[in-house]
Amino acid sequence: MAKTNKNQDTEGQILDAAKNVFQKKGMDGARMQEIADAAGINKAMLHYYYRSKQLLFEAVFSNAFSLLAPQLNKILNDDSSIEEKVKNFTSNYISFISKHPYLPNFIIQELNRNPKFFEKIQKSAAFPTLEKFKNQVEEEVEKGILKPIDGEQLFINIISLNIFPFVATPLIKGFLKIDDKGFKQLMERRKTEVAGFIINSIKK
Amino acid sequence: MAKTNKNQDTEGQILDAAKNVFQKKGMDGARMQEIADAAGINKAMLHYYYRSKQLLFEAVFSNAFSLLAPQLNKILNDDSSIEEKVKNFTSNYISFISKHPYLPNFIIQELNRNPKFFEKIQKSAAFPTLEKFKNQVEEEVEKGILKPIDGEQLFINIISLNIFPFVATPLIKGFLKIDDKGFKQLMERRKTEVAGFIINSIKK
DNA sequence: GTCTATAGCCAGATAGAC
DNA sequence: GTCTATCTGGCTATAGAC
Repeated sequence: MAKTNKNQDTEGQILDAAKNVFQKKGMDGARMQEIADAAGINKAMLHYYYRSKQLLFEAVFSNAFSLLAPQLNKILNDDSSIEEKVKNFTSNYISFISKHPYLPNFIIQELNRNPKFFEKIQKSAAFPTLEKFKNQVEEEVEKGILKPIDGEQLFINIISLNIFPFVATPLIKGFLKIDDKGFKQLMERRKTEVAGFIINSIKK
Repeated sequence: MAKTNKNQDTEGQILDAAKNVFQKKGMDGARMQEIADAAGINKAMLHYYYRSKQLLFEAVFSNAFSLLAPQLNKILNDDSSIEEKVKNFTSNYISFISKHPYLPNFIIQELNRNPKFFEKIQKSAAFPTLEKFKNQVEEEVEKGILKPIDGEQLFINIISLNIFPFVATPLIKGFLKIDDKGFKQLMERRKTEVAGFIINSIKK
């Protein structure tokens, strides 16, 4: 039944199955039985390996977040110019998310449900910070490379333009009257479209 | 207990309480007992007025969507220029959502959970369409007012920049290390910031 | 219309055989 | 480690008194 049967050990199979179910249904909507079915094993095994639904969920969540964090580090802590970063990030991020379409919504939704999760994660070493990016924007504005803009606002704009369509996919599909295929084509075009849109706005 | 005790009739009090609970917890996370408590009445009354949790939820959802739709119509079907629309929409939408902060996430989340909801709503008369906006963008591009851009992509950009921060509030707060107050100030600045960012990018 | 009490079900968790 | 069977609690929904 599992989508990704990689002959893993049981623990890995459970985590894989749990990822799929939790990311589609959320903590409240997910059922341990469904995860067990997806993993092709018994409900009791879930508890044997992860003790409780809560702990299994947290394992999935941390895992998901640690996939997303390096993506954000590319825009925040890379050494290239802002323009380069915007171009690379936009293209890379959209490619990445197309492979994990439920990921951003899952993270956002569960952070809304329980903001305390963030505090836990924030303490981990891999957690991206905004400092370098803010300084770099300020520098490039002073040098006259960029029009005046606040680094925080620019950061919000970049992630909004890149992430939102994947969070609100059904909404976009509905308004634009497109299906799965049309949506994929649209996102493919956005890989360059979004970068151009941002650069157009901020470059002198 | 209810947040908004307007001396309404029972049915209205229930709907108000249900709105608060459903928008914070979602369909799966919400409890009928919590709604009853918030309305200051008995659990049995919920079923007396709305038959089931599902029907009560649908009432709340339709209500929420019919609040949001007119906001979108302002950007889609108003008669002013694209530039005017972008300025007005950005300011108006951010003001509106600041008063209903759970609304966008609620809509998006529940559409992800059950995309069939969209079909129902789509048939209602008030449902906004993209046609006029697309034509107008095309016109203004031809006239040389705007740089070449696809109307659909521009629409996605506009709603992404405006809606995303309210959907991903905990994420933004975490990255920027700000509290409620800081977030409000940030959004206040975005009322003009976002419009400027968009206009900068598309205007010739 | 409004309440209390309870039916009936379902999900998470555990006991215990193998 | 893996299974079946079962406990336990919580939740939606309803019955029925007032």
